[in-house]
Amino acid sequence: MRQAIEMLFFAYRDFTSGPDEILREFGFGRAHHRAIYFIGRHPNQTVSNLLGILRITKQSLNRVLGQLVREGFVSQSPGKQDRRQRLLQLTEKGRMLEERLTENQRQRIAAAFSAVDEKAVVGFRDVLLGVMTSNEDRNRFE
Amino acid sequence: MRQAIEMLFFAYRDFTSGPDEILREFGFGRAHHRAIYFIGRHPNQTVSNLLGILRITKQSLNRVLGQLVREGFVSQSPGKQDRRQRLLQLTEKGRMLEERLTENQRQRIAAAFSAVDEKAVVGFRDVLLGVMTSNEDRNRFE
DNA sequence: GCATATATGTCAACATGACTGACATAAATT
DNA sequence: AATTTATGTCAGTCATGTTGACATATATGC
Repeated sequence: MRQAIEMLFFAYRDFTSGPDEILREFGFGRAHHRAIYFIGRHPNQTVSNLLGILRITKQSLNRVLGQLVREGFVSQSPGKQDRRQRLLQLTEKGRMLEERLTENQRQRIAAAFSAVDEKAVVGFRDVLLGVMTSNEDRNRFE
Repeated sequence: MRQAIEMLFFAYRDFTSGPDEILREFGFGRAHHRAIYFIGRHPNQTVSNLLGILRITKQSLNRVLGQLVREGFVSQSPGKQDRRQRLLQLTEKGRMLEERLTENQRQRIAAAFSAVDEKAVVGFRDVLLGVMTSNEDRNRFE
């Protein structure tokens, strides 16, 4: 059991180290990564929705989101039904950065998956689902 | 592949949330947790060794370590062969906190493991090992 | 149409935990 | 005796989280 606890620590640390290096080129941090990632993953989502995914305060998000918008990685457009909303999209520049970051992690995961069998991959997935607290989060994977 | 990336994010966030709450009672943060955990895991290790596990600077470690020593959670004793070393141990108070923190994570992992079969647990473990960058870290699990 | 609620943004202050760089001390090693 | 090593410390900076208060535009309910 302790092994599992430690493995999560070591694996997560390495899992984020590659993107961290790339982000430093742009003066960005891990918070920018998460925003870029989930905007790319769910284009045209609302700010509220992104806040719900990240579970941080709007003040925290706004700092990084503001930077990303000002520097041209993210664009905003008013919602069609509700014009208070500012739907979020990646710009071409943003998509390029997102692709670099995700590709780094994708390759790390791909390497790990290719060293094990199909059962192991499913097991990995199932255990991580069990570690999550909320069904809301688990339901994202269906 | 993207699912795996996201699952690591959600699972790790929830995995650390329980301890974070406990730590707040003491005015401590995640850095204190890691120090306490690895001191409990490897009693009488040197400061250098702990720095190697955590991969942070000695200045960063010293802030939390200093607090933990001053507040009586960690004690230090000079190395027997090399008296420059200050070997680290948890005090009784430190062990109690460590136990609370680890128990929280242990239960979370136990619940996740109990919902899957043995193959899944092994798969989880093998994939996480593959995600780690260094053999040095992988070798901790043997 | 007016009152209220909602989506979003902003200002300010603060805490945590990383970093770099420079310097200090004691003990071990050459 | 000189140098290296283990550890600690001071000082400054940065990223990212927090709380609390307030602002603006739009939607919604009566």
